[in-house]
Amino acid sequence: MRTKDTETTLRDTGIQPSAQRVAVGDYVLHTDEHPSADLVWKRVRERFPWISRATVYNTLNLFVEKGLLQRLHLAEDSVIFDPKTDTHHHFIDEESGAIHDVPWDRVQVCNVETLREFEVHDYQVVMRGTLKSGRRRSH
Amino acid sequence: MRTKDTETTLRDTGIQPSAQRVAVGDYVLHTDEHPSADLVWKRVRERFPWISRATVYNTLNLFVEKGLLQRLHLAEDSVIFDPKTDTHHHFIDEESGAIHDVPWDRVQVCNVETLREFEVHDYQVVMRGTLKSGRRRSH
DNA sequence: ACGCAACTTTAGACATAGTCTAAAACTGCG
DNA sequence: CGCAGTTTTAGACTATGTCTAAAGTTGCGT
Repeated sequence: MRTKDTETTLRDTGIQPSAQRVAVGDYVLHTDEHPSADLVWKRVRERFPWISRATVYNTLNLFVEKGLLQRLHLAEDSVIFDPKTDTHHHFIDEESGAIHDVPWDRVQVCNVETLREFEVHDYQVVMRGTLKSGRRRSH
Repeated sequence: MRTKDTETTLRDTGIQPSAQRVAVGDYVLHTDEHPSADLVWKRVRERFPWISRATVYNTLNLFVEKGLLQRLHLAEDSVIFDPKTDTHHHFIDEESGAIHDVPWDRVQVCNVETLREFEVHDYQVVMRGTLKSGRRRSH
């Protein structure tokens, strides 16, 4: 049961579960659609119509603070959220604006540790481009 | 003369120069402080106090469209602009939010070309962390 | 130099994303 | 039950950015 998982995750992270927080977590901790805050609000309202905007924002901020989510600043229009499971890179489709995950070991970054003046805590490669059309099958 | 340069740059890029556009260009095409749109407005008003907010936004958008600037979505609070000279990476100081340029050849990214499903037009490494304090000189 | 068309600038209205506030509603627990 | 602390809520507020319609410039043919 996804709801059970979420409730446990919240408790393990030191977040007191509430119906609203579990509803937000059920969606945002298991999605790969890289939602903005308002998309999270919309999705959660589908199953929990009376939840308020402020609660969704508060909850997302709490999840980020507790390390359950990453806040990403990649998109043209707004900040988006990404469940912080394993680290990965991002590819942004310049035509649609859609964001795709790129598995961590598909590209390698070298010499980050040689930067003398910076202590790097984390990093990612951000790529932009288009989806290859040559890979469509049939005709 | 910087003003002359900017005017020539605009003309060469197919942008009709105007006093306002040159004033914006004089600042934003030669800065490394990674300004937000409103910081550009503030800076330009120091020398050109009657320029309007809409003009600054219009001009920045025009410069991005024509390839003179990059729009970056790295910062916590807003979109920032970066003169598109040579490509480089970015390091974000988690304490101050300041953005530092990292020269292109200080780190290397491998296997970008092996991504079958994406046609990558450009990419950069985005790093987060803190400034190493051991390297401060004097105080 | 004149005058028109096209372009640029402007102030302010509008839109959107996000935060804050103060009151109401819940929760855990003695 | 009842209190203290936490959470939720609506709506006001702020900041960032776009749009609009009018006014101002510019380029250019005559």
